[in-house]
Amino acid sequence: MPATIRDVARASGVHISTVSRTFSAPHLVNPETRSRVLACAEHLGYRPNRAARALITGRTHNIGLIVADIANPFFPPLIKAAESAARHRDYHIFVTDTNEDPAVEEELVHALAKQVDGVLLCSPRMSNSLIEQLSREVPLVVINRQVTGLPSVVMDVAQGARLAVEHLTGLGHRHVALLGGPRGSWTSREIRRAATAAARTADAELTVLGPNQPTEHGGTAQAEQVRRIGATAVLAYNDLMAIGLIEGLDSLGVRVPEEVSIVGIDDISLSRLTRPKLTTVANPTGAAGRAAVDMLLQHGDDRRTTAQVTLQTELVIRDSTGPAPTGKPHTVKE
Amino acid sequence: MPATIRDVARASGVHISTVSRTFSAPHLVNPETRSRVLACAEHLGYRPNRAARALITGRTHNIGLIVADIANPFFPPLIKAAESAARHRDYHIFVTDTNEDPAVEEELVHALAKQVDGVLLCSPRMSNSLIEQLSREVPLVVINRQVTGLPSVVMDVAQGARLAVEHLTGLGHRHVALLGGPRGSWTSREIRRAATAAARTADAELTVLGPNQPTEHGGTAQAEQVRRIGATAVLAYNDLMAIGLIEGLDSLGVRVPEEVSIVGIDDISLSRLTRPKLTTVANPTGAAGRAAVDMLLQHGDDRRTTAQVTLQTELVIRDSTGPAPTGKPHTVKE
DNA sequence: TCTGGGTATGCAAAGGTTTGCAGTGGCAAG
DNA sequence: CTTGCCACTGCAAACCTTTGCATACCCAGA
Repeated sequence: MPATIRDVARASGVHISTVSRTFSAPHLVNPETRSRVLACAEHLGYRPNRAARALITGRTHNIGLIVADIANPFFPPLIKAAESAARHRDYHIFVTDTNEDPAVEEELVHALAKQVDGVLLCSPRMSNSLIEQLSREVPLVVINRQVTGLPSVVMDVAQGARLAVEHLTGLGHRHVALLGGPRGSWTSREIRRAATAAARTADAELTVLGPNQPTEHGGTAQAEQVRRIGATAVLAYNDLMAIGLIEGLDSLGVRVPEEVSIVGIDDISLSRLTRPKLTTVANPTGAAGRAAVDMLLQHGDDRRTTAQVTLQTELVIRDSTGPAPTGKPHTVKE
Repeated sequence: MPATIRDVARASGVHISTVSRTFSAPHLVNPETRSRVLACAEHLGYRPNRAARALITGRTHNIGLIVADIANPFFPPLIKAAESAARHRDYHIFVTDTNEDPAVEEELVHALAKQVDGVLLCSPRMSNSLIEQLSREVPLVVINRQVTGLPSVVMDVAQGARLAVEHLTGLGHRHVALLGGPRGSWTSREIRRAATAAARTADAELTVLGPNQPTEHGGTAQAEQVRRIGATAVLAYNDLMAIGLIEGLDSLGVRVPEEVSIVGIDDISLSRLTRPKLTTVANPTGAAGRAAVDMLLQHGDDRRTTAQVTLQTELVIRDSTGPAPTGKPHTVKE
């Protein structure tokens, strides 16, 4: 039903190759012919079939972007930045969501391959070896993870976690809980490593709780546990969990930050809207999205330049952290 | 570099058509041959090229989903539901974001055409005539808008707006402000129409403010204006704006709901997290996403069944609404 | 008049797959 | 031994473009 290049050629009395050139190399065709072809194309509603074109040229001008959970407000700024960067180079971004499921992740890479020129793999939960294997099928740039041999862009969450723990111990907290992220998360491991080291340095106790769902609910669910172990401060894997935790503690009657201080990670826009406003580690998500697109597109086929970009993070102190309570610790007496 | 069907055929000593059938019609090939082909394919890392396949079959098994703003928490539940519905039918969803820009919207439809079997157009800002025109290029299902001749799924926002206004007038409010949505939004027009009618019925005054950006900032920006006109209640185009407005009023020293009552629309998960918790009109976004996918896929080429689905909405009363203040109205004295 | 260069267009192969049709061989029924 | 069916496989066209090469023409220079 939709018009093909052949219909336009017939209608304008030229060969299909001329029609093709009218669109992809206009300078090669006589201005007069060109305008006639254009008129016919317009009239027939012709649009070049991008799939067929890609079959020849090997370029789809599309980029796939796979995220773990599109409902997590961490991702939209990254997505938007990537889209904007892509648009400037005449590319389009196709976003898909994996529901935090590694199997879906793998399937999506296969589905996207050949329909895109490359895939931005954001916060993957797959194993490194699987990622490497998939990268032979379609160019990959990994975000929020380091995989040897593959281009990647990560935020320096280790530094962020260190700053957060130092902030807390500096406020006098001696027992910090760490709400871990989901299984398979590189970021979660990094945070844990750095937080553990920072706590040791400050001679404070650190208790790891998790793995958890990186959602509001994942935070709420640990409120009881946080109170039980008597931690006076918490570093959460992300803001969503931190916010959930505040809610959970609130319904247990525990006040933040008077009784428990909480630090999130990401600095999603929501963290400025809650009461108390959230102290958090700001991640440059927009820069990450842009950088990933650049890395994918820059070195066309020159895939040897597997740069690893690390972006700086920053501690943003708001209202959810305060001095450690002076009284006896909040252990539950049973 | 990546293996093609031809490579597999050569390696396993059969014709390419046999390889093709091994994947797309396994019952037609000898089990022995099949396993040999499968082994070779596995060994070579062969995956059918979906773009080439689509060229023949006319089916890509992809669906495009265009949303106005991926950062708006209204969309993720819809996206997730659509993805889930699609996955059950062996389809994939590609999401793209338009930044509320009609021009980008149009461009994206063109870009997606031929790479997907249909497009879900969510909260479009384009003109109806343009949408109709685009629907000749690729099957379209419109969400949050009614376009004659096209399948669509909408939420009954008119009913929701009516309930909201009745709720407010029932609390004694005589002057309600309506924070309009973005230009080109069908939903915004519907809300305005219904709210105006409901206010008239209750013999209350209704002032329309806008159009506005449908974001938190769009709400904050109208706080001053809301106070100036002396409205004691506000119905906002969506929750994000309602939340922004609460923030804005807060920084002006106006308390919610004691001095001004606020109702949002959408019931995004965030509306349960703010203080005060938001009274809002719940939209069945998940059901909308599922319905849209169903409509697109159900009647394959039978596009005459241009059903228009309307989903019910519901008023959720929380803490941001209360009785109208009894004192004199809050007009600014200059 | 011939040569050379440039411009505009046509030709046909190529890209990776699907699929209707035709062909092969084996086997059971007659 | 023939016939017919069946299961399997090969052949080649088709899908819609792009692109290297060839062709045709025109015009200027010698």
